[in-house]
Amino acid sequence: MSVDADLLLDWFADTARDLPWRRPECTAWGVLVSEIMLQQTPVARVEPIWHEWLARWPLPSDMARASQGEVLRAWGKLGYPRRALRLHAAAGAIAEHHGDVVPADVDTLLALPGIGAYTARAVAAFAYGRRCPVVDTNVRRVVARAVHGAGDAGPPSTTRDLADVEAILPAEQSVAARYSAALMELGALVCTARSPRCADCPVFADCAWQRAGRPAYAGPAKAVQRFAGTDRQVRGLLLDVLRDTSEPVFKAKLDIVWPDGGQRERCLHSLLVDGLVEQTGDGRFALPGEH
DNA sequence: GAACCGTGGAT
DNA sequence: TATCCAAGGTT
Repeated sequence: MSVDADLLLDWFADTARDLPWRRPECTAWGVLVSEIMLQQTPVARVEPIWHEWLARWPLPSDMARASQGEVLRAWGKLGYPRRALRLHAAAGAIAEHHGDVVPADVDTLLALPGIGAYTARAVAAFAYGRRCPVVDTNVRRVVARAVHGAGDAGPPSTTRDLADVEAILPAEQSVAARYSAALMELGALVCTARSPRCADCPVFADCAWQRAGRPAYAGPAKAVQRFAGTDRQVRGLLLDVLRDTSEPVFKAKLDIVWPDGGQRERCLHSLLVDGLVEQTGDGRFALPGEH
């Protein structure tokens, strides 16, 4: 059982969104920036920031010359700001060690900060046309349904997930990358998590899940992450204060964003440890590298 | 493998 | 209103 390449690619040619990082003129650096930004953040929120970043920092070396604080400020509220710091570090490594050219080799990409199993292969495939399995949450869900006949993907296992997709990836290098992009697009637009639009699906007739009568997901319950009241929320509030000021702030300014002093201290400390916040000589706090 | 790391729109 | 979920990575 697999996902028919002709049906999928025809559908993709007709239906795919016109996203800027998919255009032929987009550089590998543009692809890398998009992949980092898209980690756990929806396309609609990424797109405007991506345009700003590529206009401001068209090359890795351009970004490497910016301060961490500038990059964090430009990241805005995309979330998980450690991604911005890691991308900045990756830009520095690419400028220093790779001639200002984003590597095309999966293992070389994996060695860069913030680039894991998904992003390394996404860059190799989408920026350089390499034939390698690209497995994100959309692909996992499409494969679980269309190939395995399950209601949803089970817990992730990089080794198994990569093997699953390798098994259905077209052999020709020239079509493999488009096939991966099409699988992702199918998961994003049609084979969605909540209400799949099976009536619009190009591979409906071959879908193992549909043929099995669309049984409900039978695997272990997925852990839902809380947000309200967590350190994640408090760190976000603290960082928001620093993003909004050009000058370092006194601690009193940070104390007002959250009532629980113990949690506040813990979060501020972890932000310092993570390098997302810096303390100035006079004891004030700021984004890193700007003072 | 599990916990942790932001944010906001959709349902 | 509460929950779900979005092109993951690191520890």
